[in-house]
Amino acid sequence: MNNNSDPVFSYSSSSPSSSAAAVNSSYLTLNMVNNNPADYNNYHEQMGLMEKDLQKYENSEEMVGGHHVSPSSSSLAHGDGSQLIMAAAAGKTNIRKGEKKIRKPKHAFQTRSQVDILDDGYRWRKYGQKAVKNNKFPRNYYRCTHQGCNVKKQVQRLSNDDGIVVTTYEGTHSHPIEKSTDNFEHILTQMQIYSR
DNA sequence: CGGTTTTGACCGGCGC
DNA sequence: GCGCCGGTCAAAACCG
Repeated sequence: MNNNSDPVFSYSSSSPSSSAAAVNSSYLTLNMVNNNPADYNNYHEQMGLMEKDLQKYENSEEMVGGHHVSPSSSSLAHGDGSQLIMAAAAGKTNIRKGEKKIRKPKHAFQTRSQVDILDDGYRWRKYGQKAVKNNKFPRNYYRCTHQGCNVKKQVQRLSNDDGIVVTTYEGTHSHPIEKSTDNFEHILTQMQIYSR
């Protein structure tokens, strides 16, 4: 089977100018609705965190599992999208980025779904899978296949409640969605079905 | 055949 | 300095 994509993200604080962006927003809203809006209120925005802090934060899955609250934790750290970084060179060359403290914005939210094959219209390529501590389910790492698009995402589900899928997005898509809204609606239906 | 998944190795950061 | 840990690479397998 193919797990190509997942729920969409789009945390664009800027107003959507393209229709694609609009779709994104809608989708996000969808997710919110699908989850508990109340939960979404817990959405945190942390500014000025260091990378490691981000990791810690992101790592606090137990927090999510423990308190059934704080579903989506977001670490917004003065994003500048300066993650040009690697990608450029396919080789394992040691590229000095110069910046040591790069903070990348991460946006996490959880979705109640039995399938992690939710399609958000973007093309993803899986590049890794790691076992998560205190969790029987592995964490999957995906990257947007669009050239020049460095958006990454992780998907993992809670060992407690395997009905919950936590997705963490990192980066911004600088290109429109490839697939038609047709598909989008299809997914919409899917999510609605599963959320019942 | 080309793109994607799989999967173990590898790497850098951090704590001890 | 060493080992753990989260994240990534990359080669081979896999699939439509």
